This record gives sequence, C-alpha cells and structure tokens, in this order.
Amino acid sequence: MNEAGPGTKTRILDVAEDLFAEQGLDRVSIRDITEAAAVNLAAVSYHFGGKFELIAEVFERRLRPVNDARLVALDRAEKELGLKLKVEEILTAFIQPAIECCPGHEKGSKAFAKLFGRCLAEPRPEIENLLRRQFEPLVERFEKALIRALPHLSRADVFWRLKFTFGALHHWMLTKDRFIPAWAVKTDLDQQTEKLIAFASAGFKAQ
Amino acid sequence: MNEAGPGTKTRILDVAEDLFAEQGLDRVSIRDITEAAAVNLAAVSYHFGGKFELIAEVFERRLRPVNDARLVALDRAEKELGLKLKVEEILTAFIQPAIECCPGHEKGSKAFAKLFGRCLAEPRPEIENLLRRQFEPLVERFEKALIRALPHLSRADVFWRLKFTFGALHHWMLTKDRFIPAWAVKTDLDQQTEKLIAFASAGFKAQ
DNA sequence: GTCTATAGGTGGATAGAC
DNA sequence: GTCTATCCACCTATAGAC
Repeated sequence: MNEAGPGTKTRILDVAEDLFAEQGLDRVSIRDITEAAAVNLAAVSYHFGGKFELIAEVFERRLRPVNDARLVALDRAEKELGLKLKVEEILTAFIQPAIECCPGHEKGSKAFAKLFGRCLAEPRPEIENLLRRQFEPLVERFEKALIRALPHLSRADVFWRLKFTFGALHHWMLTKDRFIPAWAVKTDLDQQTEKLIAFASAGFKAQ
Repeated sequence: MNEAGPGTKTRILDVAEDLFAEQGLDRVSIRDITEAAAVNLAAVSYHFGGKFELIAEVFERRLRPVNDARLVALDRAEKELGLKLKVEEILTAFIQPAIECCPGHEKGSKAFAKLFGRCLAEPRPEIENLLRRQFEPLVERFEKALIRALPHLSRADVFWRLKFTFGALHHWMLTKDRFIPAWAVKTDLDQQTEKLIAFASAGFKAQ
C-alpha cells in the first residue's frame, strides 16, 4: 500500500458512504462511486471483490467502532461506579456513542445516521447476518447490566424494552434532520440526547 | 372496470406490496411484479403511469386507513371518556391501529410492517412528501391531546417524545420477526403491544 | 384493456494491456 | 495497482396490433 493522500481504498469507502447514505444502496452504482472518488471503474472489483463486499465494508467500518465504544463505556462505568449501575448510566453508555458519530459532533460522520438507518431497513440476508454479528454480543452484555439494575423485571421485559429504546434511537437518527417543525429545530443535539435518555429510562422503569 | 376476480389493478397492488416488502423497492422490477401477478408487462404503465406511481399507491393504500383509524380512535376516546384522556389511552389510539395491520391479526397484511419500515427509510423525496402529507395532520392532532394530558410538558418535549414513541413502534414492526432470541418468541402480539404502550406511556410521564 | 416487440439505456463484472 | 474496452444481463417505457 503506497500511501499518498487517503489511498484509493479509503477514498472509495468515504465516497460510497456518503452516496449510500444519501440515495440508498441500490440507486448508487459502482460507476457513481468511482466517478465521485476519481478512481477507476475497475477499482471496486480489485479492492473489494464486488459491490456487495463494498457495502458490507462501508457498514462495518462505522458500526464496529460505535459498538466497541458502547462496550468500553459500560465497562468503564461499572469499574468506576460499581456493578449495580442506574438505568440512566447504562442507557447513556448505549446511546451516547451512537450520537457522537452524528453530524454536530466534531468527529461525527455526516452520513452515519442515515447509513445506519438504511442498514437496519436493508432486506438482504447478508446484511442481516452482519447486524446479528455486530449486535448479539452487545445486546447480551447490556441486558445483563439492565437486569442487575432492574431485578424485578423479567428477562423478556428487558429484551423488549431494549428493543423499544433501540428503535427510538434509530428512528431519531434516521429522521432527526427531516420532519422537524420550525419551532423545534432549536433543540440542540445534547438536549435531544438528554431527552432520549430520560424517555427511555422512564420507559424501563415502568410499573 | 369489469370486476372478475380481484381485477388487474388490485392484483398488481397486492403482489407489488408483497414483493416490495420482502425485497425492497429497487430490487423489484416491473417484470417481477407483472409476472407474479400474471398480468401483462405493460399493465403497470397503463394502470398507474409508471413504477414510481405504483410505489406511491402501494404505500398510500395501506397508510391512509391506518392513519384514519388512529384519528377515529382518538376522536372516539375523547367522546367517550372526555377531552382530558390519560396518556395510555392516547397512545393506545396511536399504536393499536398500526399493530392491527400486522400479521397475527385477522385483517393484518403480511407485508404491512416491513412495507411501512421501508417507506420510512426510503430516500426519495417524493416518498418523503407522501409521508409528510400523511403524518403532519396526525401528529398535530395527537400532540394537542398529549399536551392536554401532560400540561406541564413543553411542546418540544411532547414532540420529541412522540417521535421516540413512533421510533419504538416502527422499529418493533420492522424487526419483530427478526433478531428475536428463541426464549422471547413466546411473547404474543397483544402482550408485545401492551409492553410497548406501557413503555412509551412511562417515557411520556418522565420527570 | 390486453398483448408483443422493441427501443434505448444502465447495471456489474472482467479480460488483458500497461 | 491502474486503466480501457467490452460483454451481456436487465431495466423502464412505449408504439402499435388485437
């Protein structure tokens, strides 16, 4: 790999991420990507094997660090505050890392939120497997922490409530810059994050 | 219109709904639809104008009755129980009609949940406008009822919490038959509905 | 209203020169 | 690693016969 500038492979990934997020996986062609990245048409086949492998790599490149950060945040909270965390602390570890990848935060990718939404709505079974690999260990880990925090809840309740929380987060990410009335746009990202954590925590504590 | 059997137009809509829900809008061609519906290739152009108009009709045919039912349910609850409803009652009017279109209920369309998810993740601006038309008056109506139920909340809080609720519902619909561990599948549809309403109601009542 | 045939375009992939 | 040229499958839309 001869590094001069971002390198062909990285440049393809960056451009593909933007285009996929904006237009969807199917309406973006390899031609669109390679033209926008100013690389040769054949470069995608050479570096990734084909369009699908490129898609998978685009997703994993963003999902992996977010989910890693979630686990790190939970581990750290348990180390600092003890094994029996408050619901708010657990959900902050889950929600904050995702939001920090959104535009508005310095390291946020403009495309991350939309890309993430597309990934979840994507019907291809290969993408579903990718999601399963990424999320199953994560969900198990957070479920354990949540059961410790709310020992009166059944495992099923924790599971479904985590699903609802995930849905609220995901839909918020996917639509946070659309369908917002003028009077609500002044709510900034940190406020929205707080609102979401408060909402989900209260939901978990229901009954 | 000479009605013998479901009629060409309806048959196209039914088949398109299934295929779109299962495979996504872009990977289903007019050829796939007309072959599966056993009608001529040119029938889509003749009856709808083109692929996009078919897509819009497929979505609206399902969304309109659900959103109408939501408004009817809210009106009825206010007539029966008085203007100041409980949060649970308002959210039931919002959530129940959507769930009754899901498989498991007698009149439920097998494809509705997935179709609905696709529709929300769809990037085309025309679909976004369709969603706006469908949801803006609905959201306004429910916001008013929720502000009456929770007068201490700011309008912004009600707005964001309704968005979170919508996200929980939508993600649940999109993934309720995927990513479910074996031990959780025994939770039936009505139980899941109750859990969602309880979760969201508690979220609304936070603080 | 239904059908065939086809125009006119775009897609992913790849062989083979450099 | 990069590039050109090209293959071939597939798409939507439509003209025009029935």
